[in-house]
Amino acid sequence: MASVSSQPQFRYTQPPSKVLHLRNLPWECTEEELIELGKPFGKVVNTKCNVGANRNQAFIEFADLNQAIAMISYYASSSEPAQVRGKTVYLQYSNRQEIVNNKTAADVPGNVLLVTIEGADARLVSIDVLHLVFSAFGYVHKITTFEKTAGFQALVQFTDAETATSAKDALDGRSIPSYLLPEHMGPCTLRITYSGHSDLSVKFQSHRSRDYTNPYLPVAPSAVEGSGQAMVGLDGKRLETESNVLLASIENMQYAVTLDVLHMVFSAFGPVQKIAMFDKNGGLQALIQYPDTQTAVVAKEALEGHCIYDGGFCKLHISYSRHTDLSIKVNNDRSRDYTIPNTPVVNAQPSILGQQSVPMMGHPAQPYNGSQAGWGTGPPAVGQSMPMQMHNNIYMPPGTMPQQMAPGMQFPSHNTQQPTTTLPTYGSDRTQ
DNA sequence: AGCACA
Repeated sequence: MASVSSQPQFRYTQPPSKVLHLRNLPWECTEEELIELGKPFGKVVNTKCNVGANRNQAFIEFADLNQAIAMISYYASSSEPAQVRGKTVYLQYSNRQEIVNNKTAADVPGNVLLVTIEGADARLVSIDVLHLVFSAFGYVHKITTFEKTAGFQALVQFTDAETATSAKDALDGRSIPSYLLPEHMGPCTLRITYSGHSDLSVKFQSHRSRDYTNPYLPVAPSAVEGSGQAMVGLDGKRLETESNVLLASIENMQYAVTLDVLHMVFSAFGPVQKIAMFDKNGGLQALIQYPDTQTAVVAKEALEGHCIYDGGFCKLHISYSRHTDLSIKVNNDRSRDYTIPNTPVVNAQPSILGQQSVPMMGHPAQPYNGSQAGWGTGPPAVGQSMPMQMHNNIYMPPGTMPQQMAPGMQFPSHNTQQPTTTLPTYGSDRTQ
């Protein structure tokens, strides 16, 4: 623990680097200003501004080390210091060799904005008001709204990233003008980032979503609440639109349903590309993405209304999502992109399950004995596609494990005797 | 005026 001064925080002479560290910059210095400053000396390939506690430091990365040296040398002997907006800035070689921009989707400009509406009455903001507000900056193609733990949010789709950026720059941090809101409402502040989406999928005009490019889109029945719920018209005909992405909500969730459980359950019908779990209305929901709609249809028909665990626990309700391609930003215990191999898993497995009387924690407490089948018996035939933690992550309701199966759990190579199950057998076509 | 942080 005694690495006090082996790497001093700074020295008077830094070894050269094509990255320069700038300090004493004016407040909210822009990337453009940094590029202007460095351009006379070479090609600026990357910048990072608003660095440090005071956000008055920055980095400039040149294409070539000699260009960085040229800039340092010039100002070392210049009578005029380097300046931004008339303010002297101090330059030195950075102690790093390249700029790492940890940009997330929220930072990458795109044509769709993710808008969080803050305020006690945020959810009372109508989609029409949002449309009005954002239309000031250009043609708004589509808007979807939804509620998450982050609060009331909307996705607003413009034609291009430039238009979206102008709206974002003008509106981020601002409040919706009070004259657009009902009198009794408090202030509603907009927090805006870019979304990873480029084209929103709006299947119906409703109080939650609009497609302004298609006025003839059917209007959803007023009963529609939430996204992707199955809908039935007056004639009893299904109005839901099929999708390769399923929305599963779990009712009566007496026992934990993990990402791995869902992956196993839904993999019985075909390769699962992505899963995203989230809390909604006090319950757990998950989006499950297949490569094609047909697979999703089969999975939905098979699983709808069935329980993951016997006794009516963890009953699945499945509908088609409006999504066609989930945007998984990070692999963790609630979301995963199975199409990207070897992606590091963040915060892989929480161990809070141990708080409930879980018989299967750690290692399977009950080895497979030929007359029982269950989650705890280790990865079955599907093993190589399953996360490694599978066998010590899944658990069964106490006392019910030996009798239960989840859908997709009936692997021919694994069981000779099938216990009764709440679900039919689906795995005949799986060959993994 | 002094090295980025999810």
